[in-house]
Amino acid sequence: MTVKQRNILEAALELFANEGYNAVSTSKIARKAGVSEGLIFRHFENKKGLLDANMQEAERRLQEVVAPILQEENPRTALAIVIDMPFEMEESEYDFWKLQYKLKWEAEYNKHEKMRPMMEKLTQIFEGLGFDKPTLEAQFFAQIVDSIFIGILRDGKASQEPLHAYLKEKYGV
Amino acid sequence: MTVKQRNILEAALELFANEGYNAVSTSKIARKAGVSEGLIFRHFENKKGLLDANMQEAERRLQEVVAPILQEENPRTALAIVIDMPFEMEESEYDFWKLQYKLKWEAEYNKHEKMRPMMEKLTQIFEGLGFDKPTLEAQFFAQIVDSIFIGILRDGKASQEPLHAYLKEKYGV
Amino acid sequence: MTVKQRNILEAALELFANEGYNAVSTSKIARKAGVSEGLIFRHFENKKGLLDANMQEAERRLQEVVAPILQEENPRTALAIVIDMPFEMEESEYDFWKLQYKLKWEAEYNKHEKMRPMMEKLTQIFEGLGFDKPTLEAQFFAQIVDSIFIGILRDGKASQEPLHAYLKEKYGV
Amino acid sequence: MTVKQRNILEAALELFANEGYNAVSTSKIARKAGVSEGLIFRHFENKKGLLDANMQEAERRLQEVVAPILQEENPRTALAIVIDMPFEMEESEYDFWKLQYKLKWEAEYNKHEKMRPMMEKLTQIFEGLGFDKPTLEAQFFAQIVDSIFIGILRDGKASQEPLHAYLKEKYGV
DNA sequence: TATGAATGAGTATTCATTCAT
DNA sequence: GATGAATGAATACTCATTCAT
Repeated sequence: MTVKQRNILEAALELFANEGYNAVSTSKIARKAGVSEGLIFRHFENKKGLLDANMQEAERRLQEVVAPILQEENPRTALAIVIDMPFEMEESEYDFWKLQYKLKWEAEYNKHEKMRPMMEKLTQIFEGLGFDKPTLEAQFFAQIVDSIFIGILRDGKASQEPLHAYLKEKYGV
Repeated sequence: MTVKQRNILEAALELFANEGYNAVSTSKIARKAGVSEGLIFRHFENKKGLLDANMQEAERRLQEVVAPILQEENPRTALAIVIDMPFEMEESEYDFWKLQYKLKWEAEYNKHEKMRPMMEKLTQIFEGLGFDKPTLEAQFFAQIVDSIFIGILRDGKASQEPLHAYLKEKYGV
Repeated sequence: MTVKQRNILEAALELFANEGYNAVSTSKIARKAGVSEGLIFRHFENKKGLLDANMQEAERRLQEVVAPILQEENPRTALAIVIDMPFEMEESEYDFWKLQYKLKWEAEYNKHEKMRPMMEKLTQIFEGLGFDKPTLEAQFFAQIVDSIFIGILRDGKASQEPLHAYLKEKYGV
Repeated sequence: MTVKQRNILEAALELFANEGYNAVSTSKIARKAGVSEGLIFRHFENKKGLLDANMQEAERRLQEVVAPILQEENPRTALAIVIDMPFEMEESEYDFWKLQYKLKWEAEYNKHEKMRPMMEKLTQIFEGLGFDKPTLEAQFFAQIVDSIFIGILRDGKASQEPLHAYLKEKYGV
């Protein structure tokens, strides 16, 4: 991957995440990336290709983030990692995740399977912690963490800090 | 509001909600509404005007939905109403709410104040129920209900039914 | 058909005929027709539609030209009409026919059936004139007349005048 | 001429002949020839250069084909060779000739002089055969043979076989 | 010789919007 | 109020060509 290719990808990510895929023109991306418009198409075939390339990277990144949780054997520790996760994300990665959440509204990109391993791990965790209905608790918990992450992406970490502490207290971690 | 005006508004709502504001052309809206393209501009000035008209209606609708909660004096009953709310929505209104959630990602439309009265009511409720940190619990609870509603809009009521029951159980209503 | 629509059609015809379909841009057509580029697409859907509209007119025109031949009962007279045909065409129509001949090289537009009635009439004519192999003579004759017409379109009437006279002499008309 | 140079030339020929000069991109030619796009320009300067190189070869080939006719002294034999000529062409050369005929519609490539020696020879032939107006007969005859060749290129040899026989009969060869 | 990254001008087409009727 | 012709700017994408390696 050449440096210009990377520039394009990053410019596209930032614009897609903040202004929306359809609201951003390829010419704007090119301008921001400091390359000619044609180069976008030589490297990514079409505008959609640019989005997909970013989504593929996202999937890789997601697995990286999820891996340490899947490996953690102590349920309480694992839970703590999950709760902290949204706060561990670097701000440089926010556009990345914003795009993911925005695209969840498009059927094509709302892939439940991607989260399957994580959900199963959460179920195990709550089983381990003696919850009565671990599957439901996992869903409940995942949705809360998700909504905290969304809150951070929209209004910054500070806005979710109190809820974060409250959550840790609730789950005793 | 004439019948054609209403047709336009509804066509726009459905398209904006499902395909996104920027992905939908005024000509497509006109075609779906069965009117000439020019008429859109006579009635709504420009494309943005169409969106705003829909958002205004949304605000009215939101108040309608929230009103009975604000009036309910028994905290437990009020809580039950909130939990049931997402399931009480008619499917014919889904596009309406989809659009709201999608637009929350655009700063211009992410107005926290709209929810202020509701949040205050929730805080009172949890105070009434003897919670230790009623403000935080209110935020926590609101985010869960929100995420359930989003789940319904994306995957249907059935997908959230178990969580619904679980939530009622948790809050003892 | 509005006047602008007609302007577009005529500008396209002239350019397609003389420079070739692929060598001509829609912007050039618009400029020549004195209209905005967008209007081409509103009226003809796409560039191909512009070509097809012209081809349809061509088919109508072809039938007009062929009709009097099909009606003529005297074989010798009919033959004379056919031989004279290329010289009877108005110069204002040349672009029209040029386009036809150019497009014969594209399979899609080389429709033998369009000439079927004409070929059958020619066969009858040569039968009437006592030719031994009227079908073959018809093909032979048609190809000669065609090549004379092509000669006219490329190099002007004068270039084919002698051949014209020679042909009449040959067929005794 | 290196092998890659030849590959480029042949790929260009096939594409130009079948899809048209303007409809074919240099990138498509490069892909078909199995070379990089840049190489085309190193060897042929520009796209037009590719066409011209092919046209030059065509001229050489034309002379090769015409030579035996010019040398033949017996008029009847010479005539027979001309009539047979279109059927003697190898199918591998069809693209070659297709391109010639297509380009005849562009003034720049419609060079009558190229055929001058051939036309003069035909005139001699018909003089020798005692025709009254040998120049005209030569033109007449050349156009027929041309149109047969075109017929072959478009619809295959079989389609012109009967006319071929008929022509030989007519000219008694 | 040969590649492939890179460009800038151009292409067909779409868009939101205006306006005469 | 309502239409549909018309526009000009923008859009995604392609093209012939250049150039560093």
